Amino acid sequence: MADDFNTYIKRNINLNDEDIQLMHSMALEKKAHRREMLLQPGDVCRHKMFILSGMVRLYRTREDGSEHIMHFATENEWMTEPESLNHGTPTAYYIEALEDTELLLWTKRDFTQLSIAIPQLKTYSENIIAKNLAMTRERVFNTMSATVEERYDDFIRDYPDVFNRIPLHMVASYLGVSLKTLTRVRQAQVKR
Amino acid sequence: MADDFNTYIKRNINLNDEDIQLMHSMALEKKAHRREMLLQPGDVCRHKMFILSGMVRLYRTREDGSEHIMHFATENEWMTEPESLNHGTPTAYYIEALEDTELLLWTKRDFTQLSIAIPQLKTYSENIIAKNLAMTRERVFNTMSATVEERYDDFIRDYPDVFNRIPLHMVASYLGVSLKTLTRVRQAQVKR
DNA sequence: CGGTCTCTTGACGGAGTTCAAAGCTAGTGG
DNA sequence: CCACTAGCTTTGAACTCCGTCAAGAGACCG
Repeated sequence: MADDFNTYIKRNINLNDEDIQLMHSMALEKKAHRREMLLQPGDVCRHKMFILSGMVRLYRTREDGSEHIMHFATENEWMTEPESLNHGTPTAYYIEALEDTELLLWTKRDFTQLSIAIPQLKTYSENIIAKNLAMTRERVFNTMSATVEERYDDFIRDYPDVFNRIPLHMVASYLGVSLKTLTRVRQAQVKR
Repeated sequence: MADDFNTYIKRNINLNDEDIQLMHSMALEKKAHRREMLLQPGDVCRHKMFILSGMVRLYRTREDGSEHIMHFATENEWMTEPESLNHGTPTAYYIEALEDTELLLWTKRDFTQLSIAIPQLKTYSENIIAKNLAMTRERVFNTMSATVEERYDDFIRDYPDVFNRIPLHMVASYLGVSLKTLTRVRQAQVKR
């Protein structure tokens, strides 16, 4: 498990064993069971999280209770709510474990410390956020310009591993359509 | 004009006059006329841009020619296409001046140099991207859960200055609806 | 003063939503 | 290990909102 983190880091940033060791030593290990909430509206997000195993989702709700999923993250991916983390302000989001999940956590403070010792880390974390921004913009663009069917196909193509591990109503929630509509698209495809 | 930048920087990051001077000295000044393209699909984005005066938009098109606006930026705001800038890959976006616009430009390389001399800059630029991500997520959420009318009202409330400087068809493009629908919403409000 | 840009309007059709019901599956506790 | 329940998925009917197409009027610029 700790080895997964080593492997991951080596593939993505050029760090020596000593630096990795340092990073790991500053992290808090956490196990979250399926359905456990890691963040809720009103909380302040205190950590950057790295997922060793399992899966989490980032979502928001409306007053009527409807859920709208912003992001999924699985093994070897990062998750946080940067707005709340950076400013220490209450978040509007939930982060929920969708499976039993193992995580490494760093507080903002510890991560800043690490970034001083390991300067590449700063650039790396900026790149992660930039990638998230690019993804989210891509998503806005798709939502505005593509049909539900295209977006559904794209989702399966781009995130097959996520798709196979979540119920359809979450796919619908991510795509921004009703479950009914998603079923309709699926049925139309079966008949072809 | 150069003073605007000084004022802006002092309000937003804690830099001394010397650092500001340094930043400014590394920048390239540019004037873009209305409708000038600062970035086009296939280009590699080479700069972080700071807007001294005027206004730009970031948008994408589909094969059918339809335009979908991701972002507007006005005086004292930053604009770039981080995905292309960071990786040196061709962009899918346009950046266009909507008015005659004065800009300061830094190449990735120069900005990195600056960040070494002025460490706060790194954190600051990460915060800007994080803010953009938060905005874009907010927008995904709104698109999925709010009515066109609510989104229109939100837009006017949140970006009155942008709203007053662009034609309605761009508002529609930003909101992800047809001009027809936007007009319909506006008429319904007039009659109230 | 001609042309481009901007905004509105009407008719029509299609895609997505809500509400409601029901079958199927998988996990859990006794 | 079986029975039961909760969660997942599909389906149908009725309706509503939004998009496309097409036309026209007003405003602004050169």
